[in-house]
Amino acid sequence: MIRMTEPSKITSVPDHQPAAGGIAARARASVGPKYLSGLNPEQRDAVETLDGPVLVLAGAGTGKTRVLTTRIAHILSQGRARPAEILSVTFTNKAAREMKHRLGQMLGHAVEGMPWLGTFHSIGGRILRTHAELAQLKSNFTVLDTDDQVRLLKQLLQADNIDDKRWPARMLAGLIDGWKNRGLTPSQVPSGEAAVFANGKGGKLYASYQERLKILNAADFGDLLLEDIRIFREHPDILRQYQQRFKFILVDEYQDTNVAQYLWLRLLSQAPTSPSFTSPRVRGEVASQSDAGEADSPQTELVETAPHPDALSASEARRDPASGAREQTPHVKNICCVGDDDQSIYGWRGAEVDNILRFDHDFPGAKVIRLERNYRSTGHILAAASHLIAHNEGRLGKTLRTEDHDGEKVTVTGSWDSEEEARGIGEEIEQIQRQGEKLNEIAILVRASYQMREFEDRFVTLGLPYRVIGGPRFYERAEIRDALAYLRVINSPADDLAFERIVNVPKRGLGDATVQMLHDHARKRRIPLFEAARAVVETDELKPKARGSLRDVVAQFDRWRAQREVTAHTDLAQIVLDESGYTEMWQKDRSADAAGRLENLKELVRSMEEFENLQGFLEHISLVMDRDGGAEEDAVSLMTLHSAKGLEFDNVFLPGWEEGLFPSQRTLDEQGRAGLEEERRLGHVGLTRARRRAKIYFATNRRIHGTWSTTIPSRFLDELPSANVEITESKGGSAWGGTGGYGASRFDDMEAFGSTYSTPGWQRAQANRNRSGGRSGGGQSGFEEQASSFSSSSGPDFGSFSSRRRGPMTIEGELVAKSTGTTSEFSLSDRVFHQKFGYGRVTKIDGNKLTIAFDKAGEKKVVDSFVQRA
DNA sequence: GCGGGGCGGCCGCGC
DNA sequence: GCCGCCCCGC
Repeated sequence: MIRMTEPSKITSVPDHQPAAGGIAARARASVGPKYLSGLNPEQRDAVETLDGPVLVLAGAGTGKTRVLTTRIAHILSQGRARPAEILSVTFTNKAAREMKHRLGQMLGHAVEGMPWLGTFHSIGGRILRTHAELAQLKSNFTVLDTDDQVRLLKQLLQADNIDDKRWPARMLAGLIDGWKNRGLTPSQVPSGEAAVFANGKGGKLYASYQERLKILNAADFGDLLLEDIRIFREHPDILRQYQQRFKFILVDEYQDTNVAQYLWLRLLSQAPTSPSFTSPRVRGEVASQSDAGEADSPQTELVETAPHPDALSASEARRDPASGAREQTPHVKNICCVGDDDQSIYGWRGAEVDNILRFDHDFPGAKVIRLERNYRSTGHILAAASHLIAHNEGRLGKTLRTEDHDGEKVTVTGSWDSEEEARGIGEEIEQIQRQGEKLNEIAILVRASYQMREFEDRFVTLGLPYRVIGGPRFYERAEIRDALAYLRVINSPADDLAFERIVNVPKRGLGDATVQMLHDHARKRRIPLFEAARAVVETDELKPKARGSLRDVVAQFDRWRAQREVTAHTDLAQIVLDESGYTEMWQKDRSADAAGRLENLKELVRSMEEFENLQGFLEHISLVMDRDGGAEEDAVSLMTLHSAKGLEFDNVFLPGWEEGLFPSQRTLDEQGRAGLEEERRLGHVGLTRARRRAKIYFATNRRIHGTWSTTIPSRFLDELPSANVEITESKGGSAWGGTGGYGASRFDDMEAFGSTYSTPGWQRAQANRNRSGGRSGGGQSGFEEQASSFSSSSGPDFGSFSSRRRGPMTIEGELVAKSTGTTSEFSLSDRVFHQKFGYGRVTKIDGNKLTIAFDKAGEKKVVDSFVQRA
């Protein structure tokens, strides 16, 4: 546990550029510069404590980003460092952009001068490019994403005759990622762990994967940090150079750091004047002899072969190399980490909550500052969130408080099934909208992405604008990856993965057989696939058709490479996309998303303008391209709890609080108590996104992977403080038909719901309850019947639709009113196109409401403004 | 070599 | 329920 420690004394001001003495002096006074004036005492402390390690425990909504940016502004205005001497790392591009933006506002000008503000990976990659040759790479190396990684591993598995059904490449990719997250190179992976894959071949495969990466002149995301760490350890002179450069280090979301990131930070945060720290984490004594400046490789051998007979747990992997340094005097320089252990939700991808829990052990003399004053949520919401998270044991403990009024209580609403849940939420949203609130201030946060479908369907029917946050990121889309692959082959002929990806896209009659042949050829001669292709077209090994096709491809690339010298890179990209037939391929495609893909390609070409040349663009694309920002129009946001971190909304809807879904059964199975605590933190994150209204839902029946099952309310519901929570009835007509299984819950109390209901669904629920288990069987069919009556296309059913519910009359009335006033411009059996569902035919018209039989998506009700004539 | 249909598997998703 | 993969027929 971290205890509060005395602030470290301000030692010596680093001897660089002369500060404006006046400003510095003024800062000492209690008034201070203007940018400090709006801060509360704790925030101000976090900003002004510049020397020594500082951990800022910043609860949700306590002004974390503000502290970080103000701290940078403070460092700059105090003349303690120049912009290029501040290392400031975040996890996401979004967070980095946000900081740049706010800093720009604060300083009143753009922040070109903050070259080391970025994500761990972009900065790690930048360092690696500078010293690429020390990692057997060229500085123009390609950054592979997960997809490339898996394809490469698949090839390795095939080469080794390993059945990739039994031992999927994806699994191996996960293992390797995990090892890299823990800072382990192939030789450092504990043999017990390496053996779990493919009967002991895991470690060897990791090693040969690394070799292949070097040949392809490529690095994966993990390498961007791991290779840095290796270079730092093997070349103390290089490390020292960075230590001297970075006078201040700032880290955002410290609770999400993994072991590799921790090691990377530790190395950089050692004071440069203390050579014994240059390689402290190289296991102990061996390293300390190395600092005389004589390098390096001999002792790294020793270092890397540290024998660990058994599985090294993640925390051991971290603690062990760290321990040497911990014993020593803290010549750690000015590092400030900001985080919230209660918002650590990325354990599954290698984050070590332990990093933040042990901060003061890792950085002796650390000052810990807690930000507990919340500026976001009302009293009831904050109380509910705090109460929930208090059930976790492994936490540093913070008490969030607000001076805001209590506001509305958090509501908990049970529904009969997930469709009713979606209907109810839809209605509440329309009600909120009628009160004049913006849809932009409404979010639905789900645990699993499959929950989104029902909301989307519902919103489409209602004509309620929504946007899905998350989903595949921009550069992960197939069309973007294809386009990039073309550019990668132009830029780096050795990039076999890229070549293989597009050699037959669009279709050119170069299938598996041809590619296999090229592979054989390339391996024999130890040349890249592209060069193999060039050689093969000169022989008659291929059938004439394939041979001609391949010759064309090679010639095209030669031409493009020549053009590269004389053509702007954006023009070149356009030329490549057009001449390769790639654009045409999508133009001919009639599927619903083809238009969007063409739009994405345009956007890709546009985005290239920001970069000087093709090389610069490719270096950054996989590290800095975000999903497209999306339109600014007013719309409800739909996203997972994970992607909601860092966002806030006036109104937050939290559906699906059921055992198995939330907390997720799989997390509980795989990670036990730690998993449960992480799920609970996820709940805490969800609740604290809300400013004024937080509404929780659970359904008794839910369709998961296509089959209905009965569920019980989440244990988290019982952990909410009753004083701050109101149990309400579902607007959609509600029933709770489960018969326990999760012990005594106040949500087992039937009186809380349903007593006023007489809907068929409710009656069925009653019947169901009296049956043992209440699981599927008769209940299921009854409930399908109910469900189908809602989505049925027969008859003008909006009237009956609403009459069976309590609240919705007005809503339907409004829709009907709207529809009688306007005659639809569509006619029966018109061919139409819908952004989401693709092409279809109108089968029924009811005012502005159309029923459309979609070619792929089946029959749907849609408001006519959402479709266009095909 | 290509495209269609059948079958198994499926949380979260940063860089 | 949907997607991705594999096998098969053309």
